[in-house]
Amino acid sequence: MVRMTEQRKLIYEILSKEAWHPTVDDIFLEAKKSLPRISQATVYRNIEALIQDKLATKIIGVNGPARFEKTKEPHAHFECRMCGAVKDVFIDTECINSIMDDKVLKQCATETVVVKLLGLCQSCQKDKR
Amino acid sequence: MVRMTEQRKLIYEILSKEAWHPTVDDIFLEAKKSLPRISQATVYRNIEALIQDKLATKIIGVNGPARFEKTKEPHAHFECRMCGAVKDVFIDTECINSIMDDKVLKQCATETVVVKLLGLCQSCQKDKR
DNA sequence: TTACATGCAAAACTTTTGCAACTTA
DNA sequence: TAAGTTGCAAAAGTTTTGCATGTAA
Repeated sequence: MVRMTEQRKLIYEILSKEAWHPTVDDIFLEAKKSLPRISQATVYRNIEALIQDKLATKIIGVNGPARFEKTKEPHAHFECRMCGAVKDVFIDTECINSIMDDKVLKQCATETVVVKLLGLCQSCQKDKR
Repeated sequence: MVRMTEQRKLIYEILSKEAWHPTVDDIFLEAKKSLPRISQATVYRNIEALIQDKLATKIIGVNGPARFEKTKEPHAHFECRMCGAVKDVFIDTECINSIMDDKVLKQCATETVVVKLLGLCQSCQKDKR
């Protein structure tokens, strides 16, 4: 049976903050403020458990450590190829539906469609000049 | 000035094989057959150089080490959530174009749209039973 | 009470880097 | 010859795991 520990509750709360796509280390550092003795391993294990329960989602990325978010309605992610920052982008769901309807796809047992946008964020565009 | 070394040529050839999305280790083991003294570091460095030249592309994935492929026309990838196998999927490019046309996206400086499909490959579907 | 969860430390896995020797142009 | 490249080994970065202890149900 799955237990609701202090740690699990806290990690889920941290994950639930809007507009942030933390790494395990981000969550760990944030969690330490409330539970100073928490360990990285606990964060890894709880994130894994939350993903199994579909409460959390791993955001696939090009570089660096994995990022996570609270599971919510389907959306895309913009990732900056310089600094790695991630931003939610709510594209027309019609796009995703039309991909799912694709004949070729129906042959595979596709469960999820991930749409990812890569480019330079505004801050990195400035730095480049 | 960039040099065409034996190693770089070989790595590009290995990458060019159709329908395979090798990891650095896959490429390393394959390359060793021709150049037994080649090192993993050389593979990493050449893959990086090929990516800079847009001859190779890194395939973003959920788990495990990075996978790569020769750069070709835009397409999507199916990834098995059990075994990690990757398969090319040529979806209607209209989908990708319509995503690129999205108003929200034009605000970000989106350079690339990545479409990724997740599910269970046929082999893993069988194993599950 | 007991099965699951935690903290710690070690290990495993993936990628990057410093440097002396080597090779391409 | 000179600058880019290699192989090796060490280091850095990320994730997983074993185990004794702690704790929720």
